[in-house]
Order: sequence, then C-alpha cells, then structure tokens
Amino acid sequence: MTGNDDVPRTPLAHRVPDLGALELLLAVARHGSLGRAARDVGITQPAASSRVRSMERQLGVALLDRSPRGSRLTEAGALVTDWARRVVDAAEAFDAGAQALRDRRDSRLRVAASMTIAEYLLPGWLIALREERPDTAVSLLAGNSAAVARRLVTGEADLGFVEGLSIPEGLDGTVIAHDRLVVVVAPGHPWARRRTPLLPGELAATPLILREHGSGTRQVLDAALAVHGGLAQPLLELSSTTAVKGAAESGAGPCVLSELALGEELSARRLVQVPVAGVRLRRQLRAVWPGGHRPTGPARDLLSLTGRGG
Amino acid sequence: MTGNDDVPRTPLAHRVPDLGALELLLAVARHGSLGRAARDVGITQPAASSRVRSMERQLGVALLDRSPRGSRLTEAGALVTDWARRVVDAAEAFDAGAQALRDRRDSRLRVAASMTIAEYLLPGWLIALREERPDTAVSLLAGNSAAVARRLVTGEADLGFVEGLSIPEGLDGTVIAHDRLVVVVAPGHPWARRRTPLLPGELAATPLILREHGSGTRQVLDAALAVHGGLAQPLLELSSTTAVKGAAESGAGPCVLSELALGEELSARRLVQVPVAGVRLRRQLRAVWPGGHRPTGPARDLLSLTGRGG
DNA sequence: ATGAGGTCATAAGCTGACTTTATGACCGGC
DNA sequence: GCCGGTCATAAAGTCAGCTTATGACCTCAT
Repeated sequence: MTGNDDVPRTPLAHRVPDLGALELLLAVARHGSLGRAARDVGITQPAASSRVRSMERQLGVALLDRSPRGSRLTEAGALVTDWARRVVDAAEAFDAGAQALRDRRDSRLRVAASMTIAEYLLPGWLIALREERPDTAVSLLAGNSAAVARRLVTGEADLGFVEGLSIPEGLDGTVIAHDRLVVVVAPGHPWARRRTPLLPGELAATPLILREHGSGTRQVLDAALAVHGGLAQPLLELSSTTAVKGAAESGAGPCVLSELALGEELSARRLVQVPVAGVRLRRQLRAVWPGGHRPTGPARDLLSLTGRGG
Repeated sequence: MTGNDDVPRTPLAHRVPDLGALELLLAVARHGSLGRAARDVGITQPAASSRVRSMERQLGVALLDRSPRGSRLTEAGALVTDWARRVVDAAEAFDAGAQALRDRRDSRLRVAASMTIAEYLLPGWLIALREERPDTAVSLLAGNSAAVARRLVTGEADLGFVEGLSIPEGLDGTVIAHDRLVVVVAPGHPWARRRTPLLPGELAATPLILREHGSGTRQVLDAALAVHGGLAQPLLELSSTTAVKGAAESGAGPCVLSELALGEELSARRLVQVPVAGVRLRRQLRAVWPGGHRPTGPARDLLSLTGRGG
C-alpha cells in the first residue's frame, strides 16, 4: 500500500559484523592494541584477535596494521571504524530508549513526550543524562499532546515534551528548540531540480503524502496554508512518520515532514528538500511541567541538557 | 590524553538485540505477521517467533500483540521499532561503504573522496545508487584534496569529491552542497548559555581544539580569522574529527567542526552550537572530474544523486 | 647478549544460541 | 465442520565464539 516492499533485500546481518565486533573495533582504535581492547570489552585477547580476523575476512579488507608494538588502523580501517561508530551510536540510543521503557513502573524520573520527540530527540538526551547521573532511572511514555498533558496533571509523569503552538491548559513550560517543517521529494521528482522556490499556492494545490488528521505536523501545515486556499486532497494518508518517508522515497509524491525526522535521508540524498517561499512552517518544541513550580532533581537535570532551563 | 577513556562502559552488545533481530522486527512491522516476516528475512516461522520472544525478554517489554489474525506492534513496540530502524539504517550505510571498499580493485566506478565526505555523505549516496543501479560496483579511495586530484588525473578514479575553496588544477567540477563550520562546546561550558553571538575577535583569541594543520577544516578557519588577528595557539591538535568531538564532549574546550560531522551530537545535545557573528564559515563541497568532458555512465548517475548535474 | 615485558597468533575443547523439522492449538470464513 | 491462516512448543543438529594454554616475535633495559 505504501509501496514499501523495498529492494530484493539480501540478508543484511550476514554482511555486517555484529555489534560486539563493532564495539571491539572501536576499542582497538581507542587503545591501539588488541589486548587492551579485549580487556576493555570484557573478553580475552585471543577472542579479540579471532574476532577482528573474521571481521576482516567478512569485509574483504585489512583493518589493522599489527605490529609487535600494538595495532593501528589501516586507512580502510579508519573509514570502517567511523561507519561502525555510527552504528554503535544508534545502538546506544536504542539502549537508552529501551532502558527507559523497561523501567517504566518503578523509576524516579517519568517523562512523557510526543512521538516525534520521543523518537528522534529523547534517546540522545537520555544518553547524556545517563552520563551525568548514571543512577537515575528514567521511564518514558509516548503519546500525543493531550495525553502528555493529562499525565502531567495526574502526576503520572514529572516532565513532558510537546510540539505545538501553545502550552496545554494548566501547565507551565519553556521553548527548548524550534523545528521546521520541510517539503521533500525523491531525487527523481521534478521538484528536486527546481531553482525557484515553491509558492504557497502551488504547495496548497498539490496533493501531498501526509500523516493522518490530528497529527501535530499536519495541524501546523493546515494552519499555515489556510490563507492560501487550504490543503488539497491528500495523495496518501499514512499513520507514521516512517511510512510517509518510505512512500516519498519510493517516488509516490511530495511530503511535508519535520526536519528532525529527516537528518539521514537528506544528507544521504534519499530525499531532497524543496525550497518554499512565503510560508512560515516553524513550530516550537516545548518542555512542559505541572503548573506553578519549576522542575527539580532529575527533571531539572534533563531539562538543562536540552539547552534551556539550567 | 584526550580524556576519551569514557564511561564505565558496560557491554552494550549484551543489552541490544543483534542486527538480525532488529531486521526481523522491522519486517514484522512491515508485514503484520511473524510468518511473513520470517520468510522475508529468510528464516522459518518458529525461529522468528523464538527470536522476537527473546528480544522481548531482553528488553523487558512486550513488542507485539499476537493474534490469530497476525501480529501488530504494541505502543512500546512502535518506539522500539523506530530506534531499531536507525540502527539498521546505520548498518546499511556501513554495508554500502564496506562493499565499495571491498570492490576497490575490480569495479567499474571508482570514486575518490576527502575523508569528511567519505565518512559522512558517501555511504548514503551509495545506498541510493545501489537502488537505482544495483549492478554497479563502486570502489572508494579516501584521501586529502591533493590525493583526490592526483587520482583523477592519473585515471585511477572516475569521480572525486573534495571540500575546499577552489577546484584543483586540471579538473572540472561543480558545487554540490555547502557545508558550514560551527563552533560547538559541551553543554556545561559557559558558551553553551550565551545569548549574544560570539565576536570574531573573541573566537580568534580563544584556544580551540582543532584538527592538525593541513586539514581542510582548519584551512578555512585560518583564512576566515586571518583578518581578526589569526588563530590563537590551539588548545589541542588532534588527528581525527572523532577525536576532536570526543575531546570537546568531555569538556576540554570549544572546537570548530563541519556541521556534517555533528548531526547526532547536536540533536542529542551532547554538544551545543555557539552562535558566531561576522565571520563567513561556509565552504563548498564539490564534485570534480578530469577536465574537459562531463562524467558519463555510473559516474553521472552518482553525480545526479548528489543533487546536481543530472 | 640475554632476559623481561609487551605484542599478536594458533590450537583444542566447551558452551550456548539459533536454526530446522515436526507438531499442536487457536481463530475466522466458506 | 473443515480449510487456511495465525502463533507456540519440543527435540535435535549446527556453528560461531569463548576460554585456557602455548608459542613466536619485537623492543628495551640490564
């Protein structure tokens, strides 16, 4: 339905070393020695030696210059290591998010966040928080703005994050970041080659791939284009940000998404941004808390990590 | 030396499911059924069932609502799936890069690129290229601008990518993107809270963490600050972008880096951008090729994926 | 030069995770 | 009521990776 059945898709996991191996490689790069790296990741030196060797066999490239004085990365090894770091970083974000999810019930800091923020920003913040306060257990509840507000009011959560134009009733808050909505298309789409910005009327008149009604993204877009004739009938209405990206990438048509959700797709040119003139597609990202008192303790720590409110 | 010995670092790989499991989870999300997902990733249905089950045990969270009509993601499952997607995306970039590296000798499209581009942009482009032209074998050589130019002139490479102010002698080229240098500090640094932009003089007078002399990043910075008194004595001179980031994150001081290298660190607030006034810290990213004739064949395909030069 | 301390590689045996095949239980539609 | 789909369970085989034990090599200091 979304045209998302993808490529032939050969088994990726067989061509990429597992996380343990990638971590080991990073450790070798850090320490300059297989043995020290092995100790760092908690295995023995022969295990590390063997593991790196199979990685080299798998990739078909020499990664290390072994010498009796230690091991240094080859030129290819340096590149591979950097790609490995990105995988490990993503895995760390995964872990941080999962940890929060796991400790849902018995934790000390309970965060409620909108889906977009929970997906794209929170895991990174949680990694940072864990470095500063390793003993803080964080739980995470995801939902729309109304759900976040309700959970704060009822005391089910200590701190919330929402996108949107205003602060929900009964809460205090502060703007922590801005988020732009951008129009993107697949590289093959005619709009990808445009030099002149899209006009609001043009955008409004074009059928787009959108999140379903009620999503924060769509509300902002609706409001911004109301004066230009309102949105055209959508091309597709999908239920998740990722589904929208997938449809757009496979060439179904243009879509409008938060730039937060588009980092990798844009730099990898899987999607291309289309300039737009004369419409303000910014929205605020806010931290919110129960009215009256500023957050304290772990909630304040997390807040300060997001850039505001130390 | 760089303060990069990091956290206690418990074994990450034991807390994050392996790539195969994550891929399986994505397949389940796509197909709505364990059995179909199993076929998709090339294993049997019981294996898939068991694997998802251990993932749920490992994470301590139910991921799937199983029913006789299929399996759908739980709310937690949806979040986990999105984090998983980022890991798998990173793994795909890893694979694409590695593939190119592996086919170095016998491939048809030979690309030479500067380190920064090879690290942060090329793997994504290669993924896109493989989708359009699955049979194109790509090889990748990384080096500095001079090395890229030499390889193009001698016919060792078909297409090159360089950062920098001008096109190397004997080559033609086109600007494919711009890249800004940004000043970043750890969240705890005083500059992280600045409201007023940094003045050029201030920046020039402050000891910074820098790449070693000769790096493209440093050249641009040198040139831009020459009129404001030139760079102060560096705080640290490190040999890789990642080392610079690591030092800055651990609070050693401010550093200046390409925004390409900072995507995740900025959104995760592990590093914070400091506004700067009155200095132009942009540089061009160029595709280059041997003088005279525009690239053809796979080289042109890749070029068009980067946004210019269809 | 000779021994100490560092490096990495190899060999052998063990463990455990993941797989497949073969079932069974459950639900919904015809 | 039976068929086609779903997922779960059980038993048995395979294989990758681990550990322990050892050896070879280089460098430095004595």
